[in-house]
Amino acid sequence: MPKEHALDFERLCREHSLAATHQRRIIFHAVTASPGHYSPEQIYATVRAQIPSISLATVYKNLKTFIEAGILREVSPHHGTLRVDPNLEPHHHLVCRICKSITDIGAKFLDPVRVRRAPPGFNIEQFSVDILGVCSKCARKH
Amino acid sequence: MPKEHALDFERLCREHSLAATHQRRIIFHAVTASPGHYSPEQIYATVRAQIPSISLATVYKNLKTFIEAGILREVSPHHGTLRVDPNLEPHHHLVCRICKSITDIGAKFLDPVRVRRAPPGFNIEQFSVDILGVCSKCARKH
DNA sequence: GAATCCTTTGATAATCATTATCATCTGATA
DNA sequence: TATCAGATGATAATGATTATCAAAGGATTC
Repeated sequence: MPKEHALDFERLCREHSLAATHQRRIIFHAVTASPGHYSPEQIYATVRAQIPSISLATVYKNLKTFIEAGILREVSPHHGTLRVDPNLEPHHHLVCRICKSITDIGAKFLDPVRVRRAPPGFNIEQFSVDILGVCSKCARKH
Repeated sequence: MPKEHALDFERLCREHSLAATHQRRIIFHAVTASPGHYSPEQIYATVRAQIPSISLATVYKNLKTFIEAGILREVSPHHGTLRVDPNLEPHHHLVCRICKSITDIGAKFLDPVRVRRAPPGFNIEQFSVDILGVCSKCARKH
């Protein structure tokens, strides 16, 4: 493991007052070592190569811990359950970080999304913008 | 139920060669009658008020049918399992409609996302753009 | 160094969302 | 009316995630 990473990890843990355990070090490394968006199962598989006795629950718990601390992010802010959207018009979503509510806003609230450089090999069909933040209801409570 | 909706629904079903059954009519109405992004459980609860004997599986199956037909959309294109993102830099995601793969692209591939009119009461923290389409690998296969 | 306290870990059971299975029903068509 | 494909409802099965709890570890105080 490159030294910078190890140092990064120690520092990150200290900054967020998390114990820098062996398991956490390996999990963190599994997530950050190569680019990609891994599922807990994939991370579990990678980590087991180094700690065969680790528990899947430990992987889940620490991913959650890292996400809560802001060290990692969740790709999809509302992945827990299917949500159906009847609105086929161009629009965007306000997603509340606290209560996970999703609210539509019309496309006209934003400047149009425009591609500056085409992503190579990818055939674009549409854009979907999640505007992440805190809704008024949750802002009042905090 | 307003007449336009009923007509819409009949037409949509005919266009997609789906039988316009009673259950489908009520499910569709539950999704579209008031704005929001409902989960299958919430829709089930609404529909049961009108068809107490309906099965949750029927709700799931028909939501899936509607989504495949393009009559409804899924809010989150990758909601099945948690995905962890180690990239805290501003960036966006290419999401393949076919294989569900997620690939990072730097923020500079798009014009910066800019708010034209502030969404009332919502405290914006960051933007996340999903660019939906078909990746090169899947394009080759079709 | 021993005792103590708090956190983390690992094993596993429990829960929740979703899908599969299959017998039955329905509605359109010959 | 007989037939047939598709739709439905009941329920079992699967897969992802969370809860529980005893044991282990690490830091801190004496």
